[in-house]
Amino acid sequence: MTNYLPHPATEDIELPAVLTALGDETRLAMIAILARNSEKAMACGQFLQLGSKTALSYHVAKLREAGIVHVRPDGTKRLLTLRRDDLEKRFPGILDSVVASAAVVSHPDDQDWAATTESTGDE
Amino acid sequence: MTNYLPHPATEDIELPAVLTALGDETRLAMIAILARNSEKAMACGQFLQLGSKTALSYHVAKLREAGIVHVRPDGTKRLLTLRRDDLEKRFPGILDSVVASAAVVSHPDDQDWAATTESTGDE
DNA sequence: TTCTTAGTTCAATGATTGTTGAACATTAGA
DNA sequence: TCTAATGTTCAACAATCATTGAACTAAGAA
Repeated sequence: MTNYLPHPATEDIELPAVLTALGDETRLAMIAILARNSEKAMACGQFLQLGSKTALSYHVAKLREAGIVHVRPDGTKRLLTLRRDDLEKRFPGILDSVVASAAVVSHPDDQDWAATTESTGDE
Repeated sequence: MTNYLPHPATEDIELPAVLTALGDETRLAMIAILARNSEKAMACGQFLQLGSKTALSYHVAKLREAGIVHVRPDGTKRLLTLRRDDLEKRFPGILDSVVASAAVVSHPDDQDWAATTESTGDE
């Protein structure tokens, strides 16, 4: 786990990048799950039903680079949080409306998460 | 101008397709212009500052297939309208929030359209 | 130290994207 | 009819995408 994990500053978050990042079924399912477990940090491993370790690593990077999630190392894990406030400041209403719609059109495997998943162990 | 111009039914509009379609700078600029000239049909030619004829034809097809615009033949032209109501029914709030944000982060060449462009000649 | 957990990096791969230019089709007008 | 205006289709192309498996790194536990 080499590097620095760069995140764009709020004012550098770009709309096309955000929309493109959200325009993928796997990533949309991820942010829907993150939004549901609002403000609770989740590790990448919690999303393994959505793809392989490698694929998830790729998608998490995409979401991070687009400014949609914050990623914080915690031991061997990576804890993810939605950048709700930053996105709301930069592009008001978008995240909420996307999440609301994504919840309806959710991923096949994306069901009752808070129940089926053990505690994240975050702060 | 050969074919039938298929549009998805409102209930068949898919969120990833919409977000992906909007996640392109050219297409984002197009819907920003369409939104600004609200409910006035615009021909593809009105967007030539954003790209070549061929490129626009491609982007219009993307927007149409995603369910974002309606395309109607009118003589040798194609008149575009935003599918505001359909999108609002299917994914409430998304189009408005995207358009509002896109207006701020607009395309370099996307300025005072209603002024610089002659009448569309629509119905 | 050794083993396990959790995630990253890399190269390869096939699919999709957005652009171009040339040729074509369709409609309208002279 | 001939011509202009407005888009479409096609093949080509470089670039990016999403996925895979193998190898690797780092942190924590035994």
